[in-house]
Amino acid sequence: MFGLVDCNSFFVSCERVFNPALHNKPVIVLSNNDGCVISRSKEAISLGIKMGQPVFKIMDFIRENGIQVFSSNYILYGDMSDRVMETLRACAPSIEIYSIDEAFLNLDSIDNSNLKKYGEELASIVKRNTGIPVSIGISHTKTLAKVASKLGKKYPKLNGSCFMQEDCDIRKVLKVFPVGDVWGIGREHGKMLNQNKIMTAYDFSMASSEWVKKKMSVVGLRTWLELRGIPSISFEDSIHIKKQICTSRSFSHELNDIEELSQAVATFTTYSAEKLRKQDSVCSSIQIFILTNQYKEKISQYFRSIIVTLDTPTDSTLILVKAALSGLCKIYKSECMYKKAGVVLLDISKKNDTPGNIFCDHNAAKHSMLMETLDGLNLRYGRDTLVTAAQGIESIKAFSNHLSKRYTTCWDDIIEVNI
DNA sequence: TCTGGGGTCCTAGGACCC
DNA sequence: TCTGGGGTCCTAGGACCC
Repeated sequence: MFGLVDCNSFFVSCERVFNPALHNKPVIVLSNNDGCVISRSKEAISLGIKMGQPVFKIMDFIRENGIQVFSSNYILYGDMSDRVMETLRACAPSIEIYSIDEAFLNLDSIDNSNLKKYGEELASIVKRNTGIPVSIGISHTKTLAKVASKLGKKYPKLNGSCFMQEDCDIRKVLKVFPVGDVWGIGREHGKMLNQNKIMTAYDFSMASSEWVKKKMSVVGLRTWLELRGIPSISFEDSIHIKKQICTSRSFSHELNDIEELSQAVATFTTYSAEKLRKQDSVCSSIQIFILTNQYKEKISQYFRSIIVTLDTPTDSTLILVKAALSGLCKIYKSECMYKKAGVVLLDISKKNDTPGNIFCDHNAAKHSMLMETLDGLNLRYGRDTLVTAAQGIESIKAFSNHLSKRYTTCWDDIIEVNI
């Protein structure tokens, strides 16, 4: 049996833990630059606010309805996520962290007759330990557990836990579950299925496997099998190494100056390299991309990316920044106004498995020591305490006008709160 | 004025190899 | 004049997730 634990309105719930006045009020959390809505409380959902809605379009509505607005505070959310995951790890046989607010549980070692109660207790322990409300779904496959967790969220009388075991019960649920809401079926496939008169998860599970494979590849077929109760998506409890690491941002205003753009790209590269070292890996190529504002139809549009291949796999910020800037120079066009840029580290491998290049010695040992010192200082004194010159002193600031305190991680913020 | 960011996997088609 | 067949690797693009 698999369980899926899903934090309810996670970012909003994090804000509420430290600001109880927000309970029972409509609350939303915004994306970077205060652009879109990315988390909504139940109350905000019932007012009709949609996920991903641009905020500037609903400014008046927000004011008229007294909706509380927060910029995203990822340091706080990341720390709260760690607390939730720690609690789950202590209570469940094994867990797979699936996203910042979700984890799968492998419940094979727990007696089926106790699972309903187990789910309810787990939900209440997480709430008690962390303040975060969760919904738990339990069933034969990951996909069915996802379905169950949505039911758990929808019906308060289930106490946050929905256990789906019997075939007849599962069938009953799937017959009213919209196919587009199934995990693994997105907008495009949802539309295609509806056009083929497949409206519910049950309809989908009754289609032929050949048809599903032809229309939706093996990925769709796996979802089909899972809905029929056959586990087809593996459970991965070991820490997985990322195969790509990307850092990208939209700018609060458009940039044209190559100097400013270079500083942004250097900063994104620095952040990516930090993530790379954190998982003990090296990479051997880096992609850089820049683009104009696609929402402005009048200006000429430009999107380009370039991949720079390195002589030797590395985790050194200095080498990566140099490579990134050389790539940027090749794709930069002076007549464009840039709204967004980013870098992606590619060809990632474990540091110890990687052979060196005898023809190109970057003084790897020196770089390693320098990076260790750099990471140590930035961990101790805060991000960007020590930066490369290429990042510049004044980094490009994002709009974040409704930011809450870093309640759980930042001493300065706590002092400020107390005063 | 203002429209997020970070990932994964699969497939098709081209380049290239022997 | 006749011009194969089987395989791998890479990339771009599309679909999906949160």
